[in-house]
Amino acid sequence: METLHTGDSASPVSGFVDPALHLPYRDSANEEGVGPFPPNDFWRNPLPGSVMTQQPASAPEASPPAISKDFIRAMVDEDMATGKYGGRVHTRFPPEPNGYLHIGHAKSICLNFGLAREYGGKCNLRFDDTNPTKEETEYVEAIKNDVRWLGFEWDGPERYASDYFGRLYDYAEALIQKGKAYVDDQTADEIRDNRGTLTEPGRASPYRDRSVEENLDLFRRMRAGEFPDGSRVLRAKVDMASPNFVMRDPVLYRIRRAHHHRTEDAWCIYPMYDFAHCLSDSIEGITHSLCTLEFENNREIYDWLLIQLGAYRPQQTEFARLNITHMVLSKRKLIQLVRDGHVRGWDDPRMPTLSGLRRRGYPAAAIRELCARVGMSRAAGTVAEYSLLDFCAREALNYTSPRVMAVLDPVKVVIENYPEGRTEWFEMPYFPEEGGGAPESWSGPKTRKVPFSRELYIERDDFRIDAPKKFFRLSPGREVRLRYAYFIICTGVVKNDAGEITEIRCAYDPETRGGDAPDGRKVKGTLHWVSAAEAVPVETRLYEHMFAAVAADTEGGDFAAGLNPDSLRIVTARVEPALAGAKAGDAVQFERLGYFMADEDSKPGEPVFNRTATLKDTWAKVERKED
RNA sequence: UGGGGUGUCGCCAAGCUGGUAAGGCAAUGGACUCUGACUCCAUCAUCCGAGGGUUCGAAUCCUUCCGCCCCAGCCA
Repeated sequence: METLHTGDSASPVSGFVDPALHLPYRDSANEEGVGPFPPNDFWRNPLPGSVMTQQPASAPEASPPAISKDFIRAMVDEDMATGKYGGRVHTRFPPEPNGYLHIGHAKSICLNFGLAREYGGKCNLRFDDTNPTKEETEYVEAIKNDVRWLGFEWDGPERYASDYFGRLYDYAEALIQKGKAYVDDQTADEIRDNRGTLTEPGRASPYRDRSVEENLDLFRRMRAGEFPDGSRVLRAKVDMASPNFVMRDPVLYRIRRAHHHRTEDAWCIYPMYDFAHCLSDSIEGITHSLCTLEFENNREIYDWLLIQLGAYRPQQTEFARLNITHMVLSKRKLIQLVRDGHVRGWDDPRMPTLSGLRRRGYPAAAIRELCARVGMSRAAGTVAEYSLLDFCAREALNYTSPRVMAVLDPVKVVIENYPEGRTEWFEMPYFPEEGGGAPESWSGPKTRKVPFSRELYIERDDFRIDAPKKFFRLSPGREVRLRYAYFIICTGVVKNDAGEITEIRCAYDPETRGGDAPDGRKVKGTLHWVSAAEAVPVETRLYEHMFAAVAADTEGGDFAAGLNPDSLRIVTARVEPALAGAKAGDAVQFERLGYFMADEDSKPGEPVFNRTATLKDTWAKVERKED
C-alpha cells in the first residue's frame, strides 16, 4: 500500500461558489436581473421543515394551516375582505439613518417586506431623516445593503422624508389656516414645565391664541430664517388637558440650522416625527403603517393630524419588538461597545448588527427564519432565547455547508506501526451521501483529498487516560475510527515533565482502510483528525456571548463591567490542506465542531475563520451529569 | 398617581363568535449513526397572573385585584 495520490492533487476549496454563501460579499445578488430576490432564495425555496413551508398554500381547499396567522396578517385579511384600501397592501420600512441595522430591525423588515410579498403588494424603503443633526449618508448605504442582504428589494427608488419637506411645509401652513397650529415663543424649558404631569393637565401657552394671520406670518419668518435656533416652534393646537401627553400640543416644527445630508442648507426648520411620519405614509399611499409598541401613544396624533388635514389615512398598527437573550440591542449601548473598543467595529462578529451577524457567518435565511419562528404579538418585553437563533443557523447551515476536518486544540498522535515517510491521500466527500449529498446550489467539487500519515493531530478533548464508560473516544486500550481512514487503538502516552500529554502512541489496523473493518467489528467513536506534516495552521476566532442571559440594566452606564472577557478567543487551528484556499465568505462545517466562515481578513492562502455556531454537543451534557 | 398596552409550559406563541389548552425552541428518554451532528420516535401546562361571579360548561363573558411595558425630547 503506497501513496495513492500525490500532494498536488488535493482539491483547493476554491470551488466554494454557492451564491447564498457568498451573498454577503458580492453585491451581485440584485444586479443579475433575477428580480428582487436573490437566487436560491429562502422565500422561494424554504428549507425543509421551515415554518414558512407551513404557511397556508395558495390552494385554499387544503387542510387548515399548521401555523395560524398573526394578528397583523389577520387584520390585513380582514381589510382585503372588506376592501378597506381597495384591496391594496402597501407597507414601508422607515429607518432613521442614524446607525446600523440590527437583528431587531430584521423583524420589522421581514414583516413589512414579507407582508407585501404575501399579498402581492408593495413595500417602500423610506429614510426617516427629519433630524439633520443625527443622520448621515454613510448609514443610508449600509441600511440599503443590509436590507438587500436579508433578501428584500423595495418598490421604486428609496424614499426620504426629506423628499417631502416642501409638501410638509404646505401641510403645516394648511393646519395653521384651519386654526389647528400655532407658533409658540416659549423656551423649551417653559414648554416642558407647562406640559403638566401624570395627574395634572398642562397649561396653555400664552401664545396659544394667536390669530391665523400672525401664526402664518411668524411661521413663514421661521422658515425664512429670521429667528434664532430654538427661539420658536410650531405646535399643534390639540388639548393641553389630554391624558395622553402626545396630544398636549405637540411640537411640529423646530428651528435648527444644521446641515442636512440631502437637503443640505435649504431649510432651517425641520418637522418632528409626529408630523412627518403620518404625512409621509399618507403621501406614499401606505395602507398599513406598522411600527413597534413604543409608538402606541403616537397613534392618536397620527390619526388626528391626517383627519384635520383631510388627508388619506393609513392604519397604524403596533407590534412588540424583538429581544434576544445575551444580546444588547439599544443603540446607545452598541455605540458604547464600539466607541470603547470592546469590539472591533459595527461589523464585529459578536455584534447583533446585521453586518456583524453576516460577518460571523449567520445566513440571511437564518435571520428570516428566526423572525418567522418568533412570530408577532403585542406582548412587550418578551425575550427570545439565543438558542432559537442558533437553531435557525444550524438548520440553514447544515443544508449548505461542506464538511471538512480541522483540529482546534491539537494533540499529536503517532501511529507506531505506520511506515515513516509514507503519505496516503484519501478522497473524502464534502457532502456525505447520508446527509443528502450536495445541495443544488453547490457547484464546487464533490470531494477533496486529505493526507494521512504516521503523525497526526486529534482534538485534545478526544483523548482521556482515565475514561468513563460513556466516553466513546480514544483512551488506552480503546479502539476508535479516524474518519474515513483507519481504526486505531491507543497503546500509550508520552508526557512531559509537567505531566502533560505531549504524544499519544497508537497502532492502526491496515485492514480497516477507508474506515470499515472487514470482520464487521464496530467502534463507538469516530474522530476527526489532520496530518501533522500537511496540516495548515490558520487563525480561528471562537466567539461566545458577550453578555449574561439578560444583559444587566445599564442605565448607570456600567454595563461594560458585565462583559464576558472570553467573548473572543483566538486559536491556531490545524486544518486539512484543501481549506488553505478558502476565501472570505466561504462557509464550512468543521466536522464535530461547528460551522465556520472565512472572515474578510482572510488573505490568499491564509484564511481566517470565524466560528458561527457550534454543533449540538450531547456528550458535553452527559459529561456534565457524570461530574 | 393620569392615560395607553399587556400577562397561556423554562423561552417564543396559537387560542380570542364560551364546550373542555396548537406548534416551534429548550429539556428528557429511546432508535439510527464513519460527525456523541443530522434524522426519527416518545415524554413535556388537569391548567391559562390572582380572587370572585355568570353558565350544564370559561383561558375564552362580567367583576375586583396584582405584575410588567410605554408616555411629561424643540429624538425617532
